[in-house]
Amino acid sequence: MMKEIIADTLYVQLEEKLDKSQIEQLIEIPPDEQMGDFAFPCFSLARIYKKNPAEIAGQLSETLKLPDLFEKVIPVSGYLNFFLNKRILAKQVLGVCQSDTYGSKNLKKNIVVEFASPNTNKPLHLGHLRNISIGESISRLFSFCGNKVNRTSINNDRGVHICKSMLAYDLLSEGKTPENTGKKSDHFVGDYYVLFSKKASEDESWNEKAQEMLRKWETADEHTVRLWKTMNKWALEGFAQTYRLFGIGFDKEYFESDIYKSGKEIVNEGLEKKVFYKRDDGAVVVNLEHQKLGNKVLLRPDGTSVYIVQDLYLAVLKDREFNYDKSIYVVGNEQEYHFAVLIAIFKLLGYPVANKMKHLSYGMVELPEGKMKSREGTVVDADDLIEETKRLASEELKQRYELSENDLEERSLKIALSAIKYQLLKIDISKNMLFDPKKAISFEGDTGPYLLYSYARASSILRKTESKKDAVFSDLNIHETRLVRKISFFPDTITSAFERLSPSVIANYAFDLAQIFNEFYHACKVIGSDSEGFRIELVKGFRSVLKKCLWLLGIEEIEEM
RNA sequence: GCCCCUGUAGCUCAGUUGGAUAGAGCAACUGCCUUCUAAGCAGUGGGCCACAGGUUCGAAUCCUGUCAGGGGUACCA
Repeated sequence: MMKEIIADTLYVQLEEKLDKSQIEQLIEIPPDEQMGDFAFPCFSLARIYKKNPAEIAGQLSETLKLPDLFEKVIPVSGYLNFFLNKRILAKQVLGVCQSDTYGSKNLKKNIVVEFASPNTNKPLHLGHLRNISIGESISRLFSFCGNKVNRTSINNDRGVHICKSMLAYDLLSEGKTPENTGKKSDHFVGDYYVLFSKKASEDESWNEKAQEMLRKWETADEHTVRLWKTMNKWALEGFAQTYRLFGIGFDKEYFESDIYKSGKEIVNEGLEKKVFYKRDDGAVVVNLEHQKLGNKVLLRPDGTSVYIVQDLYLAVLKDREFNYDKSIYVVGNEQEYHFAVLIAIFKLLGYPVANKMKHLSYGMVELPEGKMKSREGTVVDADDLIEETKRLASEELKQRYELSENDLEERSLKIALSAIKYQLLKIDISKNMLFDPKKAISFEGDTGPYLLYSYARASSILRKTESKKDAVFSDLNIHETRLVRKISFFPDTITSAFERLSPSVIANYAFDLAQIFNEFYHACKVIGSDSEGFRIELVKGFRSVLKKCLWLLGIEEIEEM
């Protein structure tokens, strides 16, 4: 926005030697605020004009016609440093930043975001929470940018791993149910998955029995199907509770059991088009050597299909149902090969979905003691984590305030969720992250509760003033200036987060913003000060922008801590 | 073996896609609550940006190699 204005003025002055977007890309923000608000490095012009950068900067600073928004421009060692007129900036920024559309876009695309996608043999864990947090945040980001968003999940509800918990339950449950044991239903199912793993490690025949059960399931054996339905229901009901607790939901949930046989038409089409081939033993294979992806089997010699075939089908099905412009898959980085193959196959087939699909890959969550393994029970369970964090939040609250039972309940949950979500989103999604349950759920410093606290402080000020004083835009002090400047960066932050599909960009911005606000809060009295009118507008602006950030992170704000 | 990702303060992470003196939070130490919420603010210490070359006006950022860690390379899902 501001960069555009600078680019425009420079463009004229530079006799069109560089085009506007080039200029805009070169413009940066100086490392120190005393050096100016924006800077244009003249080094790349040195070659064009055959002069040294300092000289160019010097000349430009003299001839440049500055728009009102800028106070002055100073050449410093090859840079052209621009200083904003803070009074005009404040007036402009505070005039727009409280609007619902501040920072938003109007892209009008139709987007499908697939996330969560659990297996129905065990409860959700920390890895799912990272997935869900990312999926929800990205969905909101798309939505904020003016797109229609459809949230989907594919429940992996069949296969030998599902039969494992079924088998253990079938043989060892002694009539227990979630109801008569009082256990949350997905945890109940998960217990039998762990039990199976224990049994199988002692006795190899359990694995064979699981395979046998899968065969029975596939031939629709009555007992097996009834067992499967019962346990899946338990698992899915449990997930639904966790989703609700976490504040998310889906427009459409798919089930592997509905689609796992589909997709053969696509395979046949590939055979007809000769992009797939039939191996001697009858298996259908696609050669992707040209993309360094090797040979991928699609149909086994017995004619049954491999997992990827149903994903081919699902991509096409979703396209038919949603007519999407873009389909985002929030799936861990261990499946990068899978999605590379998926997209490569669509390219070979000449399907347009090839260009509309995007695997949004994210890194794994590791614990101090290493990788999580659900079979070994070394996972951080999602419900347990939320409960435990909530308990800690509740203790903190009780230490500080007198609250009713209801308020305590509501606030401790919101604070806990803010802590968890922020922790999971502030780290660049492409990176593996370490999650130390003891340290990670802290409420101080760079955390979700810090953001909520800052928000509550701003709300508190606004609650306590009835002032109708007009905002007078006089000279700003350093804290006011910093806050205005940071607020003015919100639209650029959104653009950057959107381009990179990166919630962490928003999280980091929100923290900086809150930090600057807290410094302002500490240094500048609002109510009763000479510039009360202006400062109230500033607090309102801050609160409005922080609220948007929180929303984009899937975090609910609270008016009081 | 081959392919991909990562390596920045004691720990967890930023670093505006090649720019000026590399930044936060935590932890450690020191101050600040008769003042809009101290889950806060201010300050001190802490760095061979894994290592070695290269590209250029300029590199934590790009290229090559080495080392270390993780993932993938299933007729599992």
